[in-house]
Amino acid sequence: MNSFEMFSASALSAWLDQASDAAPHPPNDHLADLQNDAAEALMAHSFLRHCAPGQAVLVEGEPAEFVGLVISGVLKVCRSLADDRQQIVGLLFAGSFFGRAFETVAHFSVEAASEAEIRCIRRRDFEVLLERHPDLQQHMLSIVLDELQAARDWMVLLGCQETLERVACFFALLLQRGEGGSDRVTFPIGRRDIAGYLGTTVETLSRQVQLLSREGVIEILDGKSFRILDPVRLISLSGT
Amino acid sequence: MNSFEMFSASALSAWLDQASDAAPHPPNDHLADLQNDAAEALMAHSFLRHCAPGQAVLVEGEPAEFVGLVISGVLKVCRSLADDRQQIVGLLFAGSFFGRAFETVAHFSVEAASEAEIRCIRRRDFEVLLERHPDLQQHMLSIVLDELQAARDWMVLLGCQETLERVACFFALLLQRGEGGSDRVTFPIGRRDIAGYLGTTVETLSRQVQLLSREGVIEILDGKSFRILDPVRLISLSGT
DNA sequence: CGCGCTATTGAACATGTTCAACGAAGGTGG
DNA sequence: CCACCTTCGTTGAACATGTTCAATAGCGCG
Repeated sequence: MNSFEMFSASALSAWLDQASDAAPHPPNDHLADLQNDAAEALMAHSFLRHCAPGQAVLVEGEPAEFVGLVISGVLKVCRSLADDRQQIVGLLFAGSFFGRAFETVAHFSVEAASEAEIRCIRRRDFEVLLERHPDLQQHMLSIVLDELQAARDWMVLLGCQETLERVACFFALLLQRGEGGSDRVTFPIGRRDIAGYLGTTVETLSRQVQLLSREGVIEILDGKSFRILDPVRLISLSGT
Repeated sequence: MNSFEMFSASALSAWLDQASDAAPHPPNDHLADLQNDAAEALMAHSFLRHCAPGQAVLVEGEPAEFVGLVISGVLKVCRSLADDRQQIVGLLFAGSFFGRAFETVAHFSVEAASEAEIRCIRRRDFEVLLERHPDLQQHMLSIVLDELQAARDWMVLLGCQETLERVACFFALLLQRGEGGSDRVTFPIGRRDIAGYLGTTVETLSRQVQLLSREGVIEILDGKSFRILDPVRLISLSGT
């Protein structure tokens, strides 16, 4: 219903759970759970790859050879404009799918925003698999629908929220992903990328974080880690 | 490759063309072209509906009974925040599909932004059809992927373009849809909705339109219609 | 005609950006 | 191990951009 849900189902993993229950899937399960033909074929055609921060996986405008899954770390989906403005249109956490079937030329770049491990599948192989397995296709549809919703939620944030609200949203987002305890939050990526994602600058971001701290909403532990002192107020500040 | 393409393939219509050629489909063909079982079933379960400007088709937070196709006119997909800020996350022109399979509660509102005609299908019926017809599913996947791309393109616009660029983009968008001659453009909806879409206010929008006119890029014919005097400059102003 | 709605315009104001300076952390080579 | 350098994050002050509020004009409609 709001931007906190944006990474909820961006995982091919869900399909790989053959369990037909409708329970939500944790974001961290991945290909290791495979159980059927298609999944095995997927694994067979895939390979693991390690990415250093800043390394490009797909480059906008260049041939798109791969699709894949994030195993660990964070990738960013972004577009760069003529001057060096850059907008990040999505963050990919562990379990997220990236790339697009039937797209020969990448429309957006995908880069590691931190140390990351990904499992790559040749796009062609993936397309063949997709055509052979209607249920995989159905799951892709569901994943992409969720991503569309997430993208639109983020459009709302970019289009009509002020920066304090955006920063609060980002904290709430991380808090909801809930790694590192129920009141702890750690920035998995640098300020530049966060700012890019929030549609603002590092300076403004820094000011708003300090503001949240002065207001007693968060406590700054080491510039990368925070304790959420007042979650209720945080949510309320995030607007909706 | 840029935001002008955002409405390119948002049409279920494409599927209904049984022609297997890969040629792009004009945005205005629609259900009337149906030729097979599924399409007939779709038609059988659908009904036509006329909407006055401002009339709601789906309301965010309420049960989502329908999906459908826009026959004529323009609808807006939007979310409203607590104070009466409203962000429009998508515009639906003739040929566009709206609504989402398997979504019981609407995540966004869909409202007529002008006089409009739509063809509605009960969501349940559509879901059944979807499960029975893998090729329909494939087409839905392709439609949704295009919409995701469009949404992300618009995120770039909202996140790091200034308002003059956004307005130029909007003109370029209308120009590319090319209704009413190759150098004529008509706003199909009011200033309020355009501003909502561009993430700005009616006042700023008005100023930038007047600016484009003073600069000789466009000529204002009657406040709703314009002549594009300098398309090249317009594109350049739109930034990428 | 007068009412309501939409669009335009001006001026004060708020918000966020830019530019510049600074301090802290981490890596490299002597 | 230290000096050096680069990168990252923070902070301040001037500046630019867009918003808000208020007033006005144009248009369609009863």
